[in-house]
Amino acid sequence: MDYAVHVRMNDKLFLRDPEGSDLGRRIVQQGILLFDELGFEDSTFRKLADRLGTKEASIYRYFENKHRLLVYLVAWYWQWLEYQVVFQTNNLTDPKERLERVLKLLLLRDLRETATGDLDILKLHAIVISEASKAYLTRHVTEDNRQQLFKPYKDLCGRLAAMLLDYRPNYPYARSQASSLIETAHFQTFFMQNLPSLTDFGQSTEPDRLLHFLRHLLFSSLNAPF
Amino acid sequence: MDYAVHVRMNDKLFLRDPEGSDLGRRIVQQGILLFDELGFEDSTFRKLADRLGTKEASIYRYFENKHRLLVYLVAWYWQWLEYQVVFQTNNLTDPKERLERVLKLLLLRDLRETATGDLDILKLHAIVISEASKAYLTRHVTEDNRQQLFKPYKDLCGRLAAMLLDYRPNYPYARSQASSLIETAHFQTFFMQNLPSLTDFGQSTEPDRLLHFLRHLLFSSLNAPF
DNA sequence: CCTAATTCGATAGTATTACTAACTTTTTTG
DNA sequence: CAAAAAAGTTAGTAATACTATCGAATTAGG
Repeated sequence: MDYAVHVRMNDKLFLRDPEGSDLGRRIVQQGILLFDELGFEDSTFRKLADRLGTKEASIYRYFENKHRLLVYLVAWYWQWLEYQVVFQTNNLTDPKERLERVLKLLLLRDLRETATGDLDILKLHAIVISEASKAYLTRHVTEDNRQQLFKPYKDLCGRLAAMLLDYRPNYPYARSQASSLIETAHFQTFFMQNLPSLTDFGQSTEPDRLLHFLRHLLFSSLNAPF
Repeated sequence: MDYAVHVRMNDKLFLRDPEGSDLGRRIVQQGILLFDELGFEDSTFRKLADRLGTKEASIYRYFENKHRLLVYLVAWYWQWLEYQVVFQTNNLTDPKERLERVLKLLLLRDLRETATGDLDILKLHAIVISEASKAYLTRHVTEDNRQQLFKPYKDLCGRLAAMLLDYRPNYPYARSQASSLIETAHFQTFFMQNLPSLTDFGQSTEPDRLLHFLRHLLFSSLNAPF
């Protein structure tokens, strides 16, 4: 059985649906490779076009600008991740066990074979770690938010918050805890790889110290009196 | 008594010391206003030069580029904040009380009159919240780090980590807790203001819910068994 | 006090980037 | 198969990021 989970995207995220043509799909797929190689700031539509054997203007038919392409990729990732969360916790009844699985998913630990079409999910995860916050840290957040560009992220946080409340009813910081947990998972990974003195996890030591930290952070707050 | 705390900066942070000339000081001071008004991406040295009645090239004499100016401003902020932390916790003997004061400082709550020269510290704080992570989320982090550009941030985290260990000896996540706390304080503030559904703090409600959250997050982890 | 050296800032450029208008080719469909 | 619609290309422009070089001002030494 070889099916790819089709992620249906909000049509405000693009000018022309990249899923609808060969060039469009290659823009997304090669866009991931380019952002991963050069980083967001050094990537340009010119370089992406060269890679695709086409012209900048063709890419502008699909995405208003480079920032919108980033927003699209990040939104795709959140939708994919939410699907994984739903799918992989579906059969679990114990709220604690479900949260444990979510923590591992946030760090992309022991991934099952998941069909993602031709998108490289590991590289996309790397992009999310170092670039995702640039999607909302702009002067036009409010306008972008009005256009629902961040809905996938908010949906994921909402679902996670619901799981926290399931484990601990009346916990008063479910939403903030959910968004903090996701952000903390990402920038601690970044720090670990790039500014290790900001963490307690040298690259050399046991690989899952970060997972232990997140678990401790989450459950000590959930279990504490408030 | 009217003294400004002179923040002595690492000389890798600039090409020519902006503290050493009138134009230099105005670049920093107006740079803060510009970044605050337009945000980092829409700011340019051209616009800053216009504001100063000078030319782009003059600014390039002080800072290699716009990113370096951001790094400078952010570094200045961390050094200022570390000084505040030291100064305001100096007379406190109770480790818990000291941490409480640090939490308030992170959110810039009930600031005493602090001389900061002609720099607008509230606007600089706003810049730190929405732009500081762009200082290190680049392809050249490693090279920048080698040049000690992030030393002020690392020093602050280090000092905070030491305070955590003072409260709870052998706590195994002091550094990660410190960096997470700072980052969480900032992006929860950003979310609260721009994407409130990612938090539990609507703008309307009691203003210090965020402080309560950070306190809960911090102390429940510090007090939990590990 | 005067000249030489050094510092400081301005002028005038260039290459790249981000974006657009208008056109041509391809595909779809009635 | 012709008309319409969609897809992609050509050829630009304005703004941005940056640099080489020149001139003015300040400082330092004699």
